[in-house]
Amino acid sequence: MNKSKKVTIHDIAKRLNVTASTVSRSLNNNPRISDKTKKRVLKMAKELNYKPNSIASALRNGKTQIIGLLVPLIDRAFFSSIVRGVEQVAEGFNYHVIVSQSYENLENEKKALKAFLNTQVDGVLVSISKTTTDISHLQDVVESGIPLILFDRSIPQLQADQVVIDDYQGGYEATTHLIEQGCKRIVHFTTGRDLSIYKERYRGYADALAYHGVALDESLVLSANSQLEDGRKHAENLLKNNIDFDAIFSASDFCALGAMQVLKENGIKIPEEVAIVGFSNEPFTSFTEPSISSVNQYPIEMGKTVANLFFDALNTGKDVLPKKTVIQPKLIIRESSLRNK
Amino acid sequence: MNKSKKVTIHDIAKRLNVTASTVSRSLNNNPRISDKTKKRVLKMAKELNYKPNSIASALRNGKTQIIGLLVPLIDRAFFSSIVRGVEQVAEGFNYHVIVSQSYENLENEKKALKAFLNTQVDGVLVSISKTTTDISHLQDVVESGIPLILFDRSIPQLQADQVVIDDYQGGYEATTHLIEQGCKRIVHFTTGRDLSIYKERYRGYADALAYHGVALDESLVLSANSQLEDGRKHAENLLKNNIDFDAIFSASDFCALGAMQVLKENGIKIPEEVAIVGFSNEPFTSFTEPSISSVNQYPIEMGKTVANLFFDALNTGKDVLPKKTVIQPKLIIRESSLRNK
DNA sequence: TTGTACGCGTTATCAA
DNA sequence: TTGATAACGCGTACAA
Repeated sequence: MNKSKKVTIHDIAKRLNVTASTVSRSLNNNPRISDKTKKRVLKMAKELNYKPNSIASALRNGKTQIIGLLVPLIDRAFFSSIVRGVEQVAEGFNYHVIVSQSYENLENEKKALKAFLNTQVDGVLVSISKTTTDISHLQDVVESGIPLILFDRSIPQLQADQVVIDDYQGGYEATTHLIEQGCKRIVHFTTGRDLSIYKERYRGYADALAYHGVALDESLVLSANSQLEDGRKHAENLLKNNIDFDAIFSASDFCALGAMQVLKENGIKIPEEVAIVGFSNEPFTSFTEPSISSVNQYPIEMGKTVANLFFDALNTGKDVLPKKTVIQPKLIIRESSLRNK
Repeated sequence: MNKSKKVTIHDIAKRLNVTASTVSRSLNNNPRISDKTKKRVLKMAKELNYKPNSIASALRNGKTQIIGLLVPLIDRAFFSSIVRGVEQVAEGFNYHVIVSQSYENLENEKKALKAFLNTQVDGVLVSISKTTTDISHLQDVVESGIPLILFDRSIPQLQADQVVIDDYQGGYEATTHLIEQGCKRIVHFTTGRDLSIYKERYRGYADALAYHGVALDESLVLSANSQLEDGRKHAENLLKNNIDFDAIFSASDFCALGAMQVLKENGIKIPEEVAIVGFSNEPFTSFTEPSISSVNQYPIEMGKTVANLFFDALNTGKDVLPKKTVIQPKLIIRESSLRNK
């Protein structure tokens, strides 16, 4: 039925004995077209079940109404919530969001960005992968002339808008909370990666210790990836080497969980003997036993902020100075760290 | 720099004193162009940093090289793994995948499909929302002439390829396993929704009971949504009403978890007093205590199958009869149901 | 207020 | 083997 042929503005024009331009203008609500004509056009458009061809119009005016959103892993609650936030805002502007994942891999990241540029998205929103070292592919996006916004994992030296949470503050709050619970020997799980978010969390940790007069023991700062397995290994090593510790502040919820598993398997009481705080507020943190305290990063808010920055950039010229937006995180206290109930 | 102007095939043509057609054909590796010319063109293309304009080519030949993938919720591990599977296959065909979520809401689903058609995707892959009752919007996709593939949650009466897992088998295996663990009074959590997947799981449950000579007690079959909260409520009611039961087979992992929480809060031992099996094999099922047995649906495989069906449909004509592919699930036995260790 | 004419970048068809 | 031309559907100066 419908397949027969696509209805175009020309079909409408013919039926009404006007030209395609008139139809085009009417549909775009051009002020220099009489209301009467507009109404006739709209009516006929509906009658013929006209659907504008967005490809043609994209070709014509160079805007696809599509935003490319690139995240490391979409099944991390943090990132899927960001997607949600971005979509909510985009919808209001009649924009579509296309999502890709880098799977924490630089090559995939490059491919995805290329695909975005190829699709001619009107803007790119990126959280870089953990393995991203050089940034030439991001530079390419900037040079292509479309807005680029980075979020969460930022790259200060890049000339682009950035949205991050105050990781320093998150680390500071988490550590302070543990100190207030009476902990003195606080282990910190971070990553070996050169990502500012982890450095900042570490800075917050160190400063909180200093402020409260607790000595920083570098042997308690452990690096690895942020998988569950890494947390398990850390905990196993701590036990094997008889390290003295009474708390863990992990920059990743997954690591925190892994460590907690091992500690429990060894009969260590959480939070009485070891208190634990994670980071990201993944949903599972409230499912575990005990539930895990964690730092909420307000990802939906972040997604909305990122999207809004894009639409700002779309309107204002590109010569504006890059903006940096910082969102305040919040420590959610659960059973794993609460000693005084 | 790069912004100056986009390089087109005409620019290349001019530099080489040939026409745009020759350039186009060379780039597309048309056999009727001399190798020498091809080489010159490719070299010049590289030199000028030419990027093909996919919009123009989409307009010209009616293919965008984009697949629209619509899932209810992307942060369910099941669905994000499907995305992964689809992407893997699509990549090999030089296709892009754009993902949208319906958030289990019919209106969003309609919007998303409209957006897909508007973007002129070459095909649509959908898992319908729980609230989807009428299917006119899906019919619209079919009539638009592009391939539509449904997965997981299928609609038998729709003329479209479908990929599902054998939910009946999953239900049957799970229930049989519980019976083998000595359970006789097995509660089943399902949903009130008119979704075939849940009906099938229930059928499997019922048949397994029958086969093993266990009476089916309809008062043990409980309907609700598949959220954690629903599982909690179910369990609370079971306890409050003093219902006699020694196992739960939940069609949802989240419900299973909710129920387990409540049972444990009431000092009931899992699996000794109540054994539990969930469905979907969400990652958190191995994080809980005890870990939760669940049915693996092999979502990555499903994603790949769905994508391959799309590419099949793209080649063969549309008049082929709709295919239905069934994937076999597998029960993963964990602590929550294993009594004989 | 509306029409004319052209171009966005690519590719298919026909001709040479 | 290559060139010329038209067309995909839309939008916009310019003209009327």
